[in-house]
Amino acid sequence: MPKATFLNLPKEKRKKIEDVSFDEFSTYGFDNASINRIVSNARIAKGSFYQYFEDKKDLFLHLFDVAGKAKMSFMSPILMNPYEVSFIDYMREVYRVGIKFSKEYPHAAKVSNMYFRMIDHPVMKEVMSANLDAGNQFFETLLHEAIERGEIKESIDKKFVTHLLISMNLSIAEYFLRENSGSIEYSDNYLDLVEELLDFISNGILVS
Amino acid sequence: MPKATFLNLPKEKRKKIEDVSFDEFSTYGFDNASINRIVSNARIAKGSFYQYFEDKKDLFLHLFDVAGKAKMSFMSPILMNPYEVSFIDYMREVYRVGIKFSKEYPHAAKVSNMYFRMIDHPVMKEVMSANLDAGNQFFETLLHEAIERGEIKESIDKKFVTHLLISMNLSIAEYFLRENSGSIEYSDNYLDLVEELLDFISNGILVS
DNA sequence: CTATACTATGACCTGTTGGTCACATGACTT
DNA sequence: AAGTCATGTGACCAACAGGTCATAGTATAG
Repeated sequence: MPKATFLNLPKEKRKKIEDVSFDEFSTYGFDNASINRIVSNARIAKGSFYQYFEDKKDLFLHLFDVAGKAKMSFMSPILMNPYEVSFIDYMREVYRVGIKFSKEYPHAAKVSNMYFRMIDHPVMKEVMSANLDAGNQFFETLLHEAIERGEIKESIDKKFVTHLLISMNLSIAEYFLRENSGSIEYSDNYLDLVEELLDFISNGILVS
Repeated sequence: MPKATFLNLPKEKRKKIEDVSFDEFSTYGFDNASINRIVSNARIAKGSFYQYFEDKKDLFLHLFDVAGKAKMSFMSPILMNPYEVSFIDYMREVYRVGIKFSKEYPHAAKVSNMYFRMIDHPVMKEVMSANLDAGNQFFETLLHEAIERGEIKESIDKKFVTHLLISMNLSIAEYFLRENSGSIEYSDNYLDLVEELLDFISNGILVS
């Protein structure tokens, strides 16, 4: 958690520090992100930084939190009532929101997607237990419900399929970010990508 | 490429350096791997190291190469004749070999899987163009052939599905490594995991 | 016994890192 | 005007990084 000093800052200044930091972490990753570069880009003194945050980890966890909340605020109402639509319709919304978020806040998205890349990293361990396991649990419950409703085969290994779905969720976001960096025209094709993925998940790729 | 000095070394010494380095890179990743730690663990002088390799990147690329070749040597003959079996049978072999390799050489496997994690890293850029694109091309061609044989829907986006398949290949290896670290008993269930994944790829998860 | 070529060594270099600290500044109280 | 308190500052620190280099050791050849 950032120190009180940071929270008392005028929100402009706060935002600048966050923006610069998102930029830094999404470009260099956690280990190579440099506090020196951050304070220099944010035009604050090094000492000030350490009056705002305990340390590098503290800043990162804060950004992670901010990104998560921003992503949540993106979620359309449908996401709040997961059991009123079919599993696939629900997943469509999840993927769409994920990609839309990546499109509008690429740096924050990258930071928020970092947890999968840093799954073994000591810094991630603590955020993991709270965060990913929550995500895991959520998807696993979704699957469970969908199976009970008879939408999904009961033969699947829920834990493994959950892993696959989450992994694909990040995979599609990365694919989109890579294929799409710079171009604005193409960027509406992301809906097609989502449909492609949903069909993959629904029916596989073999001819029926 | 390592320098001639390294290649002239007695293979025991060479192997020790490689083993220690695999360990280091798979534990700390490229950026945080420490040459100082490597030379200390391998019990050689720092100066010696730089008589063997140009620099850190040179070592990493060498390990990458060694791991790749080890993996190749794992491939059963069927992999050499991709067009004699169905797409799914072929993929079964690919996934099995991938997991078996992860099981027997976890450090090398982790290094060899690192290319996906480091896809944006400057060091990976050069190995990428040669290596991943080759992998991509290979899978894409496989898909293409399978479509022509009528095994796979022609409606799919080959490029995207290729990305998904590769991503799943790494995902399953990681899942296996994580779930399985330590336990020996469970470790033969990996064949079930592969079947699970193949069914996912073939038919999806919806009830038919 | 000397010359040559290869290999081994670790002190040393420069650069950068995350983090600290004694002190400066400025606003608000009394 | 004096005192108080939160905020701001950058020189400074130890630790460590990757990489260099002058020198020493060793083996084979003449």
